[in-house]
Amino acid sequence: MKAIATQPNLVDQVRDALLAEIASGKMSPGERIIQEQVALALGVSRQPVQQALLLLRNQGVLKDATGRGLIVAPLDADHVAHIYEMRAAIEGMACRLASGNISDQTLKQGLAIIELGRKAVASCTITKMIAADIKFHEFLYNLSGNPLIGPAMATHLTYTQRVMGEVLIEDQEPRDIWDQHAKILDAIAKGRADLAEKLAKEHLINASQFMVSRLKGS
Amino acid sequence: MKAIATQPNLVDQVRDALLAEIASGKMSPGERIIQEQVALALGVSRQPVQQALLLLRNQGVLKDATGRGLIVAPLDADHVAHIYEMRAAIEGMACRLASGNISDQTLKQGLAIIELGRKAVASCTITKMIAADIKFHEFLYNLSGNPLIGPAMATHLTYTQRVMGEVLIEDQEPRDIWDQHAKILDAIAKGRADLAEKLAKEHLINASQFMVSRLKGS
DNA sequence: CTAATGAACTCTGAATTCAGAGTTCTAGCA
DNA sequence: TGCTAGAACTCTGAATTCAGAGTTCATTAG
Repeated sequence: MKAIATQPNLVDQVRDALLAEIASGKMSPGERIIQEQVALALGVSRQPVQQALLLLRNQGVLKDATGRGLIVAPLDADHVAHIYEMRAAIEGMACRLASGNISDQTLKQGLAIIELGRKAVASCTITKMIAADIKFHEFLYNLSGNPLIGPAMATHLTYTQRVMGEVLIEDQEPRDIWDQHAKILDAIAKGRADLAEKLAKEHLINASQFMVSRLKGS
Repeated sequence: MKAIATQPNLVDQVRDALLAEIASGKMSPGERIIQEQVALALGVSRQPVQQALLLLRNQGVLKDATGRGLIVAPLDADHVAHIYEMRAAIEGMACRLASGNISDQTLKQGLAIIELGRKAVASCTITKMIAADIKFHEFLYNLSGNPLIGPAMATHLTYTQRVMGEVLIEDQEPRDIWDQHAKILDAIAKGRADLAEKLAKEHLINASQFMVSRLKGS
């Protein structure tokens, strides 16, 4: 037996709440984080808050500010470039691994995500666009069959999410990345490993250049 | 001003102490971890111990054991294969990036590490062999110029360290991996990016097959 | 009016305490 | 002898408390 909605512990809840605040831009880079305020706001004691902050600091979402605790880590163009560099390597590998062993079932899932993304673009809802994008890339991680990829990339996806929020919000005509996504999925479905890897890498290098130029421009 | 030996906080000290115990094999996979025992042994309260355990659990070094807290994560052949898969992708990229922009100074450092490794092999000191190997790969990460690689791989290197300890200890004639390392460094120094990437990937695929076969054999 | 000193306050890291969930052991019954 | 109910114990997650480091503000001397 067992089961029955074993609720996640407070630490996780606090971490998720903070991540949501930060990723959605309600807390801006450089803003100070005070344990007691967070604890008060969420109705818990400082203990789980402290642990959640420790995790977020280790993930690079928060940063030590000597003498004044923690602050929200600033968005740094170089950092973003490095993230995309890693993602290009990892996701290239993921697509290569995924090629060939994809079932009709999962292919449908992928197509559904692409559909979702296109709708989000059509409706100009930034939050949904970001969510769909993240979803597609996590989908690729799963396809690869290597369970380490997801966790390793989680941090970077969170950061990417923040950057996308910051960048897209001042963007009138969002680029349509979903054609690229569709092509990648197609290559995977057809078992063309080399092509899938190449497309994925190109896609991410593209995205990197876009994000970095916007970030430096502002 | 500032400085004057600002000692690391207890959480980090506890984490390092536990990692050392686990990596050196003093704590074997499956062994239970009890907060109070650790706290007592290290002479601190349970609070920093709990936080350190949280970090190690998130890194996959420890594992939840429902109803009985945490245990040391078992060494799993599939897991090892996945780690090397990721390392091949990441280190391949690192070597590609490193190619060309390496100073005489750093080249010397690299050669020194190789020298160190060869001495360790000659003296059959497993601990030193592992340490030198890890050192060489971290050296490659630094060379790449992407500061995210080190942290992202840290977990996996720790795990690799454990596996190497387990595998090499029952090994009479250790393979000499340092020729491979030397060739990789040479390719980097000569700016032959493609070659460096290829060699690095081959090196890791090799290592993976070796480790996995040994692990499954035992 | 400016700079320096010191007191009060704020915030964090760590210890201690508390409550609840789960496990194990024992005693009683079939 | 084997199984079950229940009590005692163990361990964890969370709250509360304590001590110390750092910052800010006010007062005083130059």
